[in-house]
Amino acid sequence: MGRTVTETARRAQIVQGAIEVLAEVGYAKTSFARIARQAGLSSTGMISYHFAGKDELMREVVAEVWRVSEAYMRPRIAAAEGHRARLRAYIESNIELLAVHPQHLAALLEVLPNLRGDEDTQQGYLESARAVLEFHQRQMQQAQADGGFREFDAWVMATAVRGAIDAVVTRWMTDPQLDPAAVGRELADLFDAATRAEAK
Amino acid sequence: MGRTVTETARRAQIVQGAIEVLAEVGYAKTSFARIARQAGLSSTGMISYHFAGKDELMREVVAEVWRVSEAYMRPRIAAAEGHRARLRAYIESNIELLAVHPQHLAALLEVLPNLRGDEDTQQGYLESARAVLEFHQRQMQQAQADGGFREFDAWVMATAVRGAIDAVVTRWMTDPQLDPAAVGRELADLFDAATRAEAK
Amino acid sequence: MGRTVTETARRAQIVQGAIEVLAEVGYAKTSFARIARQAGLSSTGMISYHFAGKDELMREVVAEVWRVSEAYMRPRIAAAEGHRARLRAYIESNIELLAVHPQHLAALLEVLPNLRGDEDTQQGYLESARAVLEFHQRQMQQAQADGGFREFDAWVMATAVRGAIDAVVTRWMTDPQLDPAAVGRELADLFDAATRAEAK
Amino acid sequence: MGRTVTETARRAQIVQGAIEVLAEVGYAKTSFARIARQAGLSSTGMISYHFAGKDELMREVVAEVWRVSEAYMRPRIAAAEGHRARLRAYIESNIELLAVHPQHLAALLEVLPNLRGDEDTQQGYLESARAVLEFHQRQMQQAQADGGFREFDAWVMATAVRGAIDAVVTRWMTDPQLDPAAVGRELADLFDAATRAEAK
DNA sequence: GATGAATGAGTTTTCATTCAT
DNA sequence: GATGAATGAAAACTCATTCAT
Repeated sequence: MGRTVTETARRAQIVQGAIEVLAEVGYAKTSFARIARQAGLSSTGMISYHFAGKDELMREVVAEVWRVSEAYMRPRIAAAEGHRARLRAYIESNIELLAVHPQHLAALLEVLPNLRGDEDTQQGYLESARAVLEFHQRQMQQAQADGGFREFDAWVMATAVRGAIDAVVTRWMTDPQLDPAAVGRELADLFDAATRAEAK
Repeated sequence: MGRTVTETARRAQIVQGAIEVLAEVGYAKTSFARIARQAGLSSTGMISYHFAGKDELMREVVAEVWRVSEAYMRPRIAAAEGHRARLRAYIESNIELLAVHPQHLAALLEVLPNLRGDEDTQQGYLESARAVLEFHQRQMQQAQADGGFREFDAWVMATAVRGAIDAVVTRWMTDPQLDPAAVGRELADLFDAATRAEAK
Repeated sequence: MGRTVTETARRAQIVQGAIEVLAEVGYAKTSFARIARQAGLSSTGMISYHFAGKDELMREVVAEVWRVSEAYMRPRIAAAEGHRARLRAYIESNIELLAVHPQHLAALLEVLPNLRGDEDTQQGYLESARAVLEFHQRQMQQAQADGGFREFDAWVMATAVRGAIDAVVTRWMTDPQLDPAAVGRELADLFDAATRAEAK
Repeated sequence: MGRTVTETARRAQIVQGAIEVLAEVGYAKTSFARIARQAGLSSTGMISYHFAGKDELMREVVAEVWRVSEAYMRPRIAAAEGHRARLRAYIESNIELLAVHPQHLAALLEVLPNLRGDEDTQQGYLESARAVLEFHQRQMQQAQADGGFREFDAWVMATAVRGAIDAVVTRWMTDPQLDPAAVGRELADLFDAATRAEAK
C-alpha cells in the first residue's frame, strides 16, 4: 500500500529470486543469503528492508504463484461447459502450468508445508486453503445434485485431486522430460472415471 | 553392522525422537537440539556420536517408517484376493496407519522432499521410490491384462494414488479428528471407480 | 575484488590478528575465537562474514607476509651487485625481517605446513613455492655459468638455504634475544663458502 | 615401567598409528579418533586409557622416532673416521632414513613445532633439542680446534645443517620420487664445502 | 584391567535481523 | 530512503577426556 514503483519492482525481483531458489534447493536450504545472490542483491539486509520478515516474503511467494496460476487457469476453466469439462479444465490447466512457469508450482509445494508454526500466517493459509477446498467441494456437490457425478465424499475427492496434481508436480521436479499435456489428459481421464455417474 | 545392544537401543531412541519432532515442527525446524531434548538426551553431541550426520539420521527415519508401514500393510494386502481388493487394501491399510502410528507418516512426508541435494542419499531414495512406483505400475498392468481394470496410464494412476494418500496425511496433520477408516474407504472407492473396467 | 574501504580495513585487521595469534600459540591452537579476541571483535561470526572460510583467511595471511617480505627484501637484493652479493643480501635481509616484523615469519612457518589437504589451496601454494625455488635455482645456475659459483646441485642448494633460514626463524621463536643481524651475516658467510668456486 | 607385554604392545600399536596419521594429514588434523581408526581400535577412550593425554602420546611419538633414528644413524656415524667424514655420515644417514622409515621423519616434523604450550613437555623438548644442538656445536668446535674446519659460528652451522635436512624431508613429503641417497650426498658436499678449512 | 558409551566444551559456519550512515 | 556492515544466537559437528561396567 502506497509503494513506489521502484519499491514494487524490488519486491518483485526478490520474490522471483525466492521462487527460483525454492524450486532449486528446497525450503530447508532457502536462506536470505541464497535469495540475495540469486536476485543479484549485495546484502541480505536488503531483503529484511523490503519485507517484514521471512514469513512475509514466503507469503508473497505464495501470493505470486497464486496470481500466476489464477491468470492461467481461470479463463481456461471458465471456457469449459458443464461440470465434467470444468473438472477436466481445472486438472489439465493446472498441470500445464508446469510447462509455462516451471518453478512456480515447485516453489509453492516447498513453501506451503513449512508455513506452519507462525500463528497468523498459518491461520491465514489454512483458511484460504480450506476455502479453496470447500469451493471445489461445493462445485462437486452441485455436480452430484445435477446428476452428472456419482455419489462420493466431495472432501475426499477434492483432496485426492489436489494430491494427485501435487504428486505429478513433485515427480516432474526430478524428471522434467515428463510431458505435462499428456499427463494432464490422463489425470483428467482418471478423475472423470472416478466421478462419473455410473452407466445403468 | 556389528552394533552392540546399547548402541542399537540408543539409535532407536534417537530415531523415535526425530520422528516425533519432525511430525510436530516440520523438517525446517527439526534440529539436533530439539531432537536431543525430545529424546531426553543431555547434549546434541550424543546424536553426532551415534549417527554419522544429519543425513544418516534422516535416512534411518525413513527406513524406520518404511519398516513399520511394511509390517502393518503387507499382511493386509496379502490377505486380499483379486486386483481390486488388493488396491483397496493398499489404500485403506496405508491410511489406517494414521491411527496406528500417528507420527510416522507425517515424519516421512517431512523428510522425503528435503533429502535432495545429498547425492548418495537422493540416489538411494529416488531408486527405491521409483522401484515401489514401478511395482505398482506392473501390478496395475497385470490387472489390466487380466481384464479387471480399464485402460489407463499405469504410471499416472500409481502416482495419483500416492499423491491422494499423501494429501490425506497432510490434511490430517492439521485436522487430526479426521476419521482415517472412513476416509480410507472413500478413497478406495474413488480409485476403484477410477480403475474399474467400464460396464457395457 | 570490488571491496569497499571498510571491508578492506576489516580484512586487514583480521589478518593482522591472525598473524599475531599464529605466532603466539601456533597453528593448531589458532581458532576463530582466539583471533576475534586478539583483533578486538565481538564474535567469530564476523570473521566468517569477511572470509569465505578458514582457508581463505590463512591464504590471506600467507599473502600478507609475502607482501611485507617482498617490500623489505626486494630493494635490498636489487641493490646488491654480483651473484655472491645477491645471495648474501637475500639471506641477510630475510633474517633481518625477524627484527622488523617479528611475528610475520613465525606465522608463515605455522601456516605453510598446515595448508595441505585443501586441494586448491595446496595446489596454489605448492605452485608458487616451487616457482620461487625454481627462480633461485636458475639464479644459481646462472652464477655457475658465469663462473662465480662452484658446481653443485642447484635444487639442493636452494632448498638448503630456505631450510637454514627457516630453522633460524624457528629457533628465534623460543629464544628471541638472538641477534638477527649477526646470525644473518654468519649464515650468509656459510652459504658463501658453500657456493664459492674453489680456490686453485 | 612395570608394563605388561600386551600393554607395551598396545602402546606401540597406538604410537605407530599416530606416526602414520601425523605423516599423512599433519598435526592439526591428527585426532584421537583418526589415530584410533588407523590403529584399528574401537574407541578413542582406549588411547586415553593407555596414555595420560595427548601430550604424552606425542612425546612417545618423538621418542620412538628418536629411537629408530638413533638405531640407524649411530653405527653409521661411528663407522666414519675424522670430523669431515662424521659430518657427512650424519647428514647422509639422516636423509637415508626417508627411504627406510618413510613416515617417521615426517611425523617428527609435524609434532615438534606443536609441542609448545605445555610447560613440562616444552621444557623437556627444548632441553633435549638444545642438548643435541650443543653436542653438534661442540663437535664442530672440536673440529675447528683440530684444524679440519674453518672458523664459523658453530651454533649457526649446526642450526643450518638441521634446517637443511628438515627442508629436504619437507619437500620429500610432497615429492616422494626424490632420490634420498643422491640428495644426501649433495647436501653432505654442500656442508663439507661450507665447513672446510680454506685452501691456502 | 580393559572397553564402549557418554560428556560437554570446543570448532567453523550460517542464520535472519538490526544498525549507522 | 537505501545500503553495506555488523550482530549474536543457533546450527552441525569434533574434540580429548571420563565413567560405569
